[in-house]
Amino acid sequence: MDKRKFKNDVYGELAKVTKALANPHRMEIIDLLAQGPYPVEAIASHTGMTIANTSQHLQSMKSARLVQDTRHGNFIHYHLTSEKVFNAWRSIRELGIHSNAEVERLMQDYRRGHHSMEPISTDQLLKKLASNEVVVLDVRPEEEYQRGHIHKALSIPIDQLNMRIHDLSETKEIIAYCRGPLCVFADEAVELLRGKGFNANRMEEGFPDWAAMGLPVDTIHSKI
Amino acid sequence: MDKRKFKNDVYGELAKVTKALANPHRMEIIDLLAQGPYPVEAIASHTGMTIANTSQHLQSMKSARLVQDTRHGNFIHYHLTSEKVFNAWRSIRELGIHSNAEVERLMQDYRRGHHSMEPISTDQLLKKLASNEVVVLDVRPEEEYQRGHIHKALSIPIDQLNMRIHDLSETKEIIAYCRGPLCVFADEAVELLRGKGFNANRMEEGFPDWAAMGLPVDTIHSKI
DNA sequence: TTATTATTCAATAAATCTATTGAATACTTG
DNA sequence: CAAGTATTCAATAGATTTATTGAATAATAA
Repeated sequence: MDKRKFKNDVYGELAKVTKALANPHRMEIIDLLAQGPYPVEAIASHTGMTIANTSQHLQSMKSARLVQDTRHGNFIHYHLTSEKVFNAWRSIRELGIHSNAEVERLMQDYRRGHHSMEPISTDQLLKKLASNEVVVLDVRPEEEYQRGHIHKALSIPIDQLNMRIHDLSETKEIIAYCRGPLCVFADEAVELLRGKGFNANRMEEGFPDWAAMGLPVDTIHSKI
Repeated sequence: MDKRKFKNDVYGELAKVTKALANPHRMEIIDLLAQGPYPVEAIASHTGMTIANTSQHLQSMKSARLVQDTRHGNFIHYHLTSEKVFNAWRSIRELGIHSNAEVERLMQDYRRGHHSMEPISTDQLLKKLASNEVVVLDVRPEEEYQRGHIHKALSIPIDQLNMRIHDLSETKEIIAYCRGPLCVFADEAVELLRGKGFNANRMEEGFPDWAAMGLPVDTIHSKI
């Protein structure tokens, strides 16, 4: 009866892949790499980890084939191995966000402290886009906007928003988006904009979700 | 900057959920519970674990809200909390089966030892069903068939197949299916049937996948 | 070549996970 | 109520995971 051995082996391998995903830091890394490739130092500073610790986590994800690396001169850039990795992370995130009371509470509490508005969905944004009465605002770093953004979106990275606020229409509704539902750039943008009297809200999902759903995307050829 | 705390908390909670999934035994339990509720003893005997160990794993899945329990007299039946749990497991399984070389090798090796045929997909079965030249064979336990099965499928549990083999047409193609791609009942059925000269193959996915895709399903009202 | 930069490795300690054992609990039946 | 059954709990030891530290690599620049 090597049926038992077969099952132990296969479920064992699948558990290894899942364990490589099952860590708060590594999940945050996946959310970042869903925007495109980044070198170790950038990943470390974004997640608030030390370089050595980040490297160690990247190594464990690499040996589980969740990520791959390519060298560019001195830098080693990491990227997700396939869109299947992002899809798996997405469905886990979905499970957590929409059926785990603790996660729901954390997210609502955080938003209540900032702008206390229900975010809109990709579907809702798609409808608003057709009406032309809305400005879609990408508040991620410029580099990520260039690699790909929602069709017709305007780019103002969150740390330039206060300076460049007069680029924005005061009459149209503004929908900000960023890296994903756990990214707070869009929340910060909404808080700032509403404080100045704009009619602003955030989209719940991020750019990678929009792209994964096959919705319209624009790209600016980047130097990297 | 409680932005960092927010992220640590949310990713931390999501990691807990994922860790509750990231174990070979617990994955096998999810595959079983995707067929419907089962008491602890049945889960233990199916997975070859001790009762105490099974109970401990079920408790950890329960506290991560992957499963829930309901008491029926002396027995406590466990079931998946929502179809989101199955979907998350499915997309991880997908990632493993289709982009992990080791898992691919294990599955091919196992099948080569049995019937050495590429399984057919749900799509392919759907097309064949229309032609009426195919018999769909459910080889799971009777109880699971009664809770729900592929439209028009015939039920012969794998351990009765040798006895009841004359119920089957020798001219039509026979497509066997079972609990999922990691379940071997259908492989055993194909091996037995081909040994007796039948034209048989297995469907890659299992009943829960078929149902999750919204494909046609029949149910027999069960006593439970 | 040497110095510099980005990343990885190795060693360690604390924390967590797992299987096993046997005792404890909770419900049902007589 | 007592006896029986199904499940959980508690304690333990071995294995695995994690963050930290400082040293080691590998490519580039001077």
